[in-house]
Amino acid sequence: MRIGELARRTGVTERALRYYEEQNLLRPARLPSGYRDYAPSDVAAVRHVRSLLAAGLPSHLIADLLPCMVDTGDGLMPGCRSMLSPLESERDRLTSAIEQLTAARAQLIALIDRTPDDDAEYDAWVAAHGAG
Amino acid sequence: MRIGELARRTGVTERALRYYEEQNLLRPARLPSGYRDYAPSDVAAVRHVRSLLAAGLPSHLIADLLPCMVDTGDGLMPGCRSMLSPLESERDRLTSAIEQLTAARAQLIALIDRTPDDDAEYDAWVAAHGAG
DNA sequence: CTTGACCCTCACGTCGGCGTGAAGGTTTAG
DNA sequence: CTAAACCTTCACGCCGACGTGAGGGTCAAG
Repeated sequence: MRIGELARRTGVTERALRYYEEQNLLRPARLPSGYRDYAPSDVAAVRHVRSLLAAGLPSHLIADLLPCMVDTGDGLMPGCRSMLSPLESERDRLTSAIEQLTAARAQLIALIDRTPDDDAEYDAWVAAHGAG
Repeated sequence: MRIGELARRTGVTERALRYYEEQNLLRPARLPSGYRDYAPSDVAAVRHVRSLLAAGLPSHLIADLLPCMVDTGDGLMPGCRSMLSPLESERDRLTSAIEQLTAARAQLIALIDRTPDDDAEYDAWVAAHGAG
């Protein structure tokens, strides 16, 4: 399969696919013409890469991780358990990122909620809080 | 107060404080020497800006928003209710960002959990799932 | 042969929130 | 007087995951 078809089948731009190769996330064969020749399994591989990228994993970590993943994507191969530690770091980084965003959103919601919708409400708000 | 003291009191670098002025997030007065002269209230203002930046609000939106905020930071002034719409957009953007991160983390956790800790566990895992 | 779809490799542009100098003026302490 | 600690503006560097051309090759159809 050439790059255009893979792009269509994954919804990823050709540029992104070339970028993934540059980052060693994909290693397509080459046709005599120099065209990239992707395997059918690369459709799944691309989805895999995308979900890990969406998790915020840096591409070099994904590159290290991919050869460790079994076909089903269910776990890591033996001899790759050294990857667990960086994975746990990323998990913790995600957790704190989520907490930060959640706190920020709560603050934003509070600001929105405390803003009156019209002048009548504003007058009531002033009466309750004092003149601004 | 000059920039160094404000930096110390807020934990924000001087460079960042100059950047905030460049982005119209702060408007310090100037001393005859040309030095920035910050008001005491700018300590709170900086914390405010930081929390909005942490929420992912673009600085130009914060710049529009700041003159709308009352001293207590509790709500928006009247005549600024047009800000509500972009704020709600940002809130929704935050919500979907949080959902994405949460889903990504769940996937990462699943990957970690399914990876056996030692060879014995791996043998059992192979027995249950078939050879990898 | 020509058109046109498809592909290639550079290589610079983008966004945001700063970091990091360079090159110099001002104020303060000794 | 000197040195240190401030301060100024100007302006390029950085990160990451691509976007966006430029300037070409490849290949099947008409």
